[in-house]
Amino acid sequence: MTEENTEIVRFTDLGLSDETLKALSESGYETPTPIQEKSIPIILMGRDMVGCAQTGTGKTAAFVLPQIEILIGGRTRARMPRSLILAPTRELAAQIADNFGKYTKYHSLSWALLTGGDGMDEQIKALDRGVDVLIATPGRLLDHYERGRILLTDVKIFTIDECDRMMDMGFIDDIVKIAGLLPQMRQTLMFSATMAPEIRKLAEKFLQNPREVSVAPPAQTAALITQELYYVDARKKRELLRHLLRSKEVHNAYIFCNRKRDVTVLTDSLRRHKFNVGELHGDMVQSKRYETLADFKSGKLEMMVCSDVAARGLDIPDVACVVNFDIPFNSEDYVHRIGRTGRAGKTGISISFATPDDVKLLDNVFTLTKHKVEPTSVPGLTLDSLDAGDAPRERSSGRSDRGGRGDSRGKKPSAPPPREREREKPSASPPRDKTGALPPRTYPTPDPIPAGGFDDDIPAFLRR
DNA sequence: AAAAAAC
Repeated sequence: MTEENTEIVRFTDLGLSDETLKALSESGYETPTPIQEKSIPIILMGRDMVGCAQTGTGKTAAFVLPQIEILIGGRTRARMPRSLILAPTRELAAQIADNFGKYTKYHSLSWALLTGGDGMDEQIKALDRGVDVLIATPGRLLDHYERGRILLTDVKIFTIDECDRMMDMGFIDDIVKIAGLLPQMRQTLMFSATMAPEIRKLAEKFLQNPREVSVAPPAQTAALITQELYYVDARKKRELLRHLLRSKEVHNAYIFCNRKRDVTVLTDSLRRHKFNVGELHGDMVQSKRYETLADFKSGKLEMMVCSDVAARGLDIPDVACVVNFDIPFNSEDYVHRIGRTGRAGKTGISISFATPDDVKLLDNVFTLTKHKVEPTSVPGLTLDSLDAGDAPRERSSGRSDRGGRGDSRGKKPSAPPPREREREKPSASPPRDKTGALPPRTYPTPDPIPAGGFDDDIPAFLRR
């Protein structure tokens, strides 16, 4: 960290070109983050580097900026890129490409985004024209290579982003294969959120005499993120979620599910209950994935229900809340998921739902984070009082004009005609202010929860 | 147990 430094380092001190500095200041950046301050000089020297840093630390610019300076010295050749950047997911690759576009505004460097799900034609055209930088996911890159569309013999800089994630996703064979297609004489940069032994082994294999740079995560889980845990019957999760989203006036949230199918089910359910929500998972058409992400970033969508495709690396500022609708199978994903909030010094809240089946998973999470989260019991909340049903019944429709559930509870409700309900569209999202924050949402106040406390529905493992 | 990533 840099807090001991009395001297403030600026981008102008780091040996970047005037054109890059201009693009940077137009983007509103003047002072480098710690990872940028440390990495940029090393990369400019031509050294190999291992960077241990999470997203939110400014890691992308840390490897993009110095690369620009190195690459402007050479010239573009058709089908022979001089830099290759690998990322684990399509959205992440696209994010890196955005950075390149932004920072090369006053340089004439070209780049191509080679990811799956998008059409081949445009990518092939770009390759034929000649690009300086390839930003790719492994599968599509190898696809192009095997079809003879690219030569990798002129690659001078090889960047592997989110290396630990790549390993988790089983990309190791692809990475080894791709590295084998590159010249031995090159500069290799590797970035990873953790420095697990297998990452070190990979670094030893691919890097020569690397410098190691590591920065603290932007927010330690305990410090800025308030973690809440609810024990809930699996069938009541949706109802509890709606209750919490309304009572906490959550206006900006990721909601993670373990399964793609459940992402869709939950999204549909929340939509029927008039939450302004989108979905994101790997079975969707790529254009829709990008669209949802853009809408969530701009604030057009208030919430995004997603699979772990969105758990890591997506740089969306100021998300107030992360919901673990399911406890992730891999406890490291818990840390990554809730790391979507509490960023850049802001506070955030994470809400996790656990069923009796999740005891083991939860235990793994506590062990990893070295922090045990005590379950929250909603005062007076009876799980029985929550509605397991999915279709909006008397509560959701009655709520908007009556303000309370009144005496409808316990009886079979007299629901309004379904047509009428479907016609009601979620109100347009209010615009964000300069900080990206949304004004408080105007959902009706939640129904009062009848007194009674947890009773029969309490999971057996909670009853001591 | 799931998800992600190539056609």
